[in-house]
Amino acid sequence: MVDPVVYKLVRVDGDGRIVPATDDEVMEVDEVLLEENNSELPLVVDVVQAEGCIVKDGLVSVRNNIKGSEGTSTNADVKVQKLKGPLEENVPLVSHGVNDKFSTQVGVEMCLKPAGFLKLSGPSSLAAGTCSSSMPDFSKIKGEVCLKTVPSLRKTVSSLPETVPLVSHAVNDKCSTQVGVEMCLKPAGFLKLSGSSSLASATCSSSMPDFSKIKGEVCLDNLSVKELHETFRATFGRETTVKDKLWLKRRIAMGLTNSCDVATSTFIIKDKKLIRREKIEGGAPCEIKCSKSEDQIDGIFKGRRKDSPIISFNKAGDEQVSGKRLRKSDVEEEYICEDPHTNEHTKRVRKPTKRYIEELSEVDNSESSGKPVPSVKSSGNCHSDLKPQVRPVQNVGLDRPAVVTRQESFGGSGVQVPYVSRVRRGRPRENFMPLMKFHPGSMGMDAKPVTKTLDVCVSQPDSENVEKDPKAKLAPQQSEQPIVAERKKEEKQNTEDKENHNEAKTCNSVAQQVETKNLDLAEDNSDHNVNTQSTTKGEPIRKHHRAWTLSEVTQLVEGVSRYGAGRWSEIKRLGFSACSYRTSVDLKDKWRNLLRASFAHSPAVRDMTNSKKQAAATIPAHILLRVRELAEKYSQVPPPDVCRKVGGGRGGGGLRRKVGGGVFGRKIVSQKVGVVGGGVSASSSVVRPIVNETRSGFL
DNA sequence: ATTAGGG
DNA sequence: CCCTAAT
Repeated sequence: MVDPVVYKLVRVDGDGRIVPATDDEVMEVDEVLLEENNSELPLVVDVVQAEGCIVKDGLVSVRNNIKGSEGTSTNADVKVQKLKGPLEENVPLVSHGVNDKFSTQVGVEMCLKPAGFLKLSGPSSLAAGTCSSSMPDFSKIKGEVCLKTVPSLRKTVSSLPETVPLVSHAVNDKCSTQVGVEMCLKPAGFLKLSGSSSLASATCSSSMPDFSKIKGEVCLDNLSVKELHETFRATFGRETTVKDKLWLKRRIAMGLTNSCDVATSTFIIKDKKLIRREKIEGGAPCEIKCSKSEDQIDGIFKGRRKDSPIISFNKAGDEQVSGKRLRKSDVEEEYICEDPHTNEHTKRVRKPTKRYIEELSEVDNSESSGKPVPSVKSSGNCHSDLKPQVRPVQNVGLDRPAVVTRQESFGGSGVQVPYVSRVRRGRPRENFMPLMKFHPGSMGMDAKPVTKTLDVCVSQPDSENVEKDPKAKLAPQQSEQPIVAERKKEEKQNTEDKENHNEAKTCNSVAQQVETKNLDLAEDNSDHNVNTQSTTKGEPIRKHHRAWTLSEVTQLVEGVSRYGAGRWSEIKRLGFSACSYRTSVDLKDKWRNLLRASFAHSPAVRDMTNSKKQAAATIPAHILLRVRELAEKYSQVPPPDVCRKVGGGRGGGGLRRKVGGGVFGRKIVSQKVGVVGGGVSASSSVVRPIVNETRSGFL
């Protein structure tokens, strides 16, 4: 096996010096890599000296004087797509990847986005000519205009920090004339160093963890930075240049314990064991067996080598001691596993949610207390299942709570997920009060649908557009029928409910609980823009739901086409300012659903779902088509579960449907707002999919 | 505060 | 639609 090469990012400064990349620059490259799925780091050098940006006949071109690493100049003329009429139809002026065209790997990353706008202010002729509409209109830019010569622009640009010439994000919002092109030249350039490059900054991590270097008893606290470096190397098999002692200590400690819970301790290493001593309590040191044995470490390293031979960014800031990053101490940062097979490179790797942790904790607690510790093999495999591997760290005796973690594999990195005390956070569940009210004594697990009374009392007027009775007068201000509600999601965890109840039993007095609940409810009453609709037939009631109208959908699609998928706040601000009930998150969610719908429209999927033309059908085909186009444009992929989710609520749409349990597209309130008393449920427990009553509107 | 994703 | 992690 060949030793992996660790690439470090450096930047070629104007004068040819090689400077270590800053954190931000690293991040940028990171992004670029992700976007382009490009394993090669192009050499991009400073392009600070843009000679000018020329707007001519709708063409924007940028001429840059690029200084190559050899000091020679290369002229790069980058031509960007022509801006065409209605923005919704044009292709975004996003042009990454100009780089590749340069054999010398010298290039400019250029990014013109229709989304943002260059702020033009002042009495410049350019500005004056472009103020009128909210849409870019290059026809008003007559002839050839060199932005460079526009005084106000110069002024604007010169006010920008540092050298970044035309990055206009910061400028946008204050702009009274939102017309223009957002232009973004990223001056940061990077060198890819490979092999035995003579450049000193390229380092090879050939060393392996070697605990033999940790002799005798070592107290991390007493070590100098240099010694800490040694220890670090012995622990991780690689160098670090971080000089922050605390960071080093924590890292080392984490490396040795494979645990993140090292914050408050003092460490002593003795015979490959880490002895942890709490500073404050000062009791006998509690010994933690070095839970991460050498071969385990080795395994991890091997795993990384195998899976991610390409790049290892030391995100944690080995180069910079930038506080922010240093504080990041999670182990996963140490071992970044990039799975080349995954298309998910655009997705964030998420840590498990608290809830997830809690739930697993529950499971683990109940079914395993002391199973043999599984190996950490998973660390090398990104696809290993997420099944938690219990791995108690023996830390007994003394009153100190044991630090118990379990090995998790997230995004391929072996992560220690600490068990958490399962105490409910946040406000109690909404259905708690009614439960307590009706059955203060025994809180049944089985929730029955609560009467409408609750919902009724909960509903309240909101400042803006709240419809009390959507059925009767649906969205007066919209004058449109809502699209089939695509909500299909289950109401929140029953488990949590149970949990709650259990807690309630063991916690405060019932009375107290009730009181609390009441308060909570009161709060709910006042601040929720709840769209409480009670159906005449006692049909499930959905709070916080407001069906999307076609015009809203159209608006959303429009917004996406204009500003791009992802600029939800932008879209919200500019397109949904009147709809206070649509948050940017809602837009995002809706878009996701539209994506599903549109993709489910594709022959393949539709065939697969063999289902009629439900749900998606409610949205006009041309809109779905548009959605698809946009999705493509923004290189969005269909959500993972296209076929499952699309099938609206109507009688047995998609593949979903686990009939037995009554799990239909959407969950019924009965499972959320519980009522007690077994009898009542007879009729109300009849689970049936909620069909959005009012969908006759179009199509 | 925004965004992405899972539920 | 809600929740929460990540940024």
